[in-house]
Amino acid sequence: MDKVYNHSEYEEKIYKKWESSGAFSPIVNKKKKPFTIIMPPPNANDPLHIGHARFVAIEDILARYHRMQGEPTLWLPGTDHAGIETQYVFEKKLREKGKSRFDYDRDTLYKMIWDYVQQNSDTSISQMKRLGASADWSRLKFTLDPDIVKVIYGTFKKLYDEGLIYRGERIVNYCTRCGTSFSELEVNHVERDDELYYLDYGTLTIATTRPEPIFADVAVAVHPKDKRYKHLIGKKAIIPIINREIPIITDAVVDPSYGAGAVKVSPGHDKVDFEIAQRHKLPILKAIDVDGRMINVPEKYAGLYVNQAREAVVADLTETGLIKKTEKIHHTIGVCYRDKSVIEPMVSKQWFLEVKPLTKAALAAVKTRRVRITSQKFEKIAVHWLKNLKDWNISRQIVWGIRIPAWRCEKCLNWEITSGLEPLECTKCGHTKLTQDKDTFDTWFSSGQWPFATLQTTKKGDFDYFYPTSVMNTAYDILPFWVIKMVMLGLYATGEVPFKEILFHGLVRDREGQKISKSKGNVINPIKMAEKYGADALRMGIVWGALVDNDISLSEDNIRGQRNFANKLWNIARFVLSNETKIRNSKHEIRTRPRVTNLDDKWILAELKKSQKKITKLLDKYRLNEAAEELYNFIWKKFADSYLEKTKSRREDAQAVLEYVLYCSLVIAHPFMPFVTEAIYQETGKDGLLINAPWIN
RNA sequence: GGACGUGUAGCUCAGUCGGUUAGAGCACUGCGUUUACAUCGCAGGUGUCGGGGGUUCGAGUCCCUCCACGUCCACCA
Repeated sequence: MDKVYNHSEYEEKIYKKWESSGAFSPIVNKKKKPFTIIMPPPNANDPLHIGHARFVAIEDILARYHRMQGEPTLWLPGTDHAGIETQYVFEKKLREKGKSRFDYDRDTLYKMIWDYVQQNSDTSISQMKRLGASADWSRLKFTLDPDIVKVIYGTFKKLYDEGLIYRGERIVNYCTRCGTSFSELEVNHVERDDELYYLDYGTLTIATTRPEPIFADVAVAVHPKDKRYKHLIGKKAIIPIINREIPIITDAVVDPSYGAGAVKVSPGHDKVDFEIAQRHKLPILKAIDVDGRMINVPEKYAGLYVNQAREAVVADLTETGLIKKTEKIHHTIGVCYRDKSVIEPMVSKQWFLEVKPLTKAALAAVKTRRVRITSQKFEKIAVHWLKNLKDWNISRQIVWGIRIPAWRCEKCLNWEITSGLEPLECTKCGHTKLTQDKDTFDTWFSSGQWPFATLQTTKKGDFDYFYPTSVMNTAYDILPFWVIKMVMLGLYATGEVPFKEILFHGLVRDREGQKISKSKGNVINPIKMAEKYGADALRMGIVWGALVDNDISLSEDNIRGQRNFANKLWNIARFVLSNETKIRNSKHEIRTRPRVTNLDDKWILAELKKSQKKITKLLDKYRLNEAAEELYNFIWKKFADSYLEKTKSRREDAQAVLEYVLYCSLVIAHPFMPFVTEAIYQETGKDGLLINAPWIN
């Protein structure tokens, strides 16, 4: 054995040994309770960042621990097509070449993105392997695998047949640059300074920050109790420039104390206005098209972009004296979470999922602990979401995704929903020309079905045996996007919860507690860290010091310290095993607990037992940080600094105990530091692999 | 505006049911070590547990209040 543990010499070889031994694939045994984790699939085209390393560390510790406990353990890996995310990245690449998605037809674009993702899809997988992930790669799934898509279609059809899918003209968050609508959750709100314009509407003055869509106004609204306007209710106001009359109505959302206490209602281009229009059954007019240009407006504005139109309208209103005054205001506006451009609320035909029946069931499951959220604070957040979730717009105007299996009859405009196959004829009128909707599903609609979609399409019997899965572990920031959707759709499609427990983990921040982002330049590349200090050190560094629930500040110092710990363990082994020739020829079995009379021997064996029990208990409670600390403390302080030093004067006598304690240390350390422990185990000359060793309870 | 958190050593964080002298790692200081490891050992000690009030025999822990900070959500045009 070398003087220092050189991880780069061992890690790759050891991983190959594990993989080829089949240790990652569970052996189904109906008599035993399985342990199952479905991996949150990373984006297929992205390299791993430090956040991925956190879930790899956590889930691999759990998988290895339960595997050693003798449970048939399946950690099922996958990758995600990540619709908007990936298309956005790809379009950025196109832009670098001076191209855009409009230069290609749908099928070509899809194929190009497919190829691009294929090129990169091995990266994240090999990087997870680099970190020691003991996932069953023979069951790897991709969210666009045809059999997965079939499951998604089946669920959509069931939802449609049971009346939970509807197509409605609804106001959606539309990014004119991305050319797609976004869910509420994908819109960011940023603060901005703007002008508030007071416009003369003939009978009264209204205040608005957006003068350009006044052409699509259908009413002016005031608060029902506002005395200033009481005499005007039911009368008419006049839209400037075009001089069209619109009714003056009342609605409680209007804040009498803000602005003029009177607002224009443009339901085609404002969320609040849309809701007012719904309540008052007002028509919906459009003044802005999906490309962000003006339509249905006086000729001089037609075709202008929104901000150009605003300038022009303001100039004209100023000239005619119809702007009573302007005020500076500070407010928040919605921007696209991808490219930061201003979100244009727009009326558009979209597919919606009525969520109430699903959230109701999910809420009951959470409250009765059929699905147990291991942290109280996240349970509260999940409950809050389930109570307040609005109907879910599941269609996206992008090509990179699962195309919605909806065909419209060209004759009678009836929609035919199938479970994937193109319908031959319209079931209503018999017409044979039908065209498929261009939209694709929101990525979360398909990934929300991931736990059962994967298990229904891997090996025969997998679903029956492994579902519901044991625990779902993922970062808390996707609780509303993904986790509650999995509970909702899992319950709906299978009648069972998708997982019995949810273990949320926190985000990884840098040592100053800053969120890690490329623009801040504080990214910690997990692979670089693993290359420098070893995967074991990185894993320990990640679980060390903070609860799984909480955000962690990861520093290189921390990882270096754990590298030292790995080396410590290595050198303990070097000390214990170095006497092999002299002492270790008595056919002693290192896995057997020796009988002892010496007080030091008794002490270390008792401490070992205590630590084993404690670590087992802590792992069962997902208190990985405390388990890691206990491990560190036992091996370094008790075993090395204390016991091992004392044996130096009585080596032969203590050898059996040293070997046994070393072996047990390898076992309890293995989930955390799989490589160095396996490397040492191989040095003992014993058969087999440590990964398959039984846990010592 | 709403929800959920956080505040403990210089730094990053634990502290479970309210119970002994509040802990760990890193950093720091001193001493030591050729033979398992300098990726080492031994020793050292730093705390108004954010402030204030309350409950209690007893509070870092429970309650109230204030302050500071964070995250998510949101409909003030």
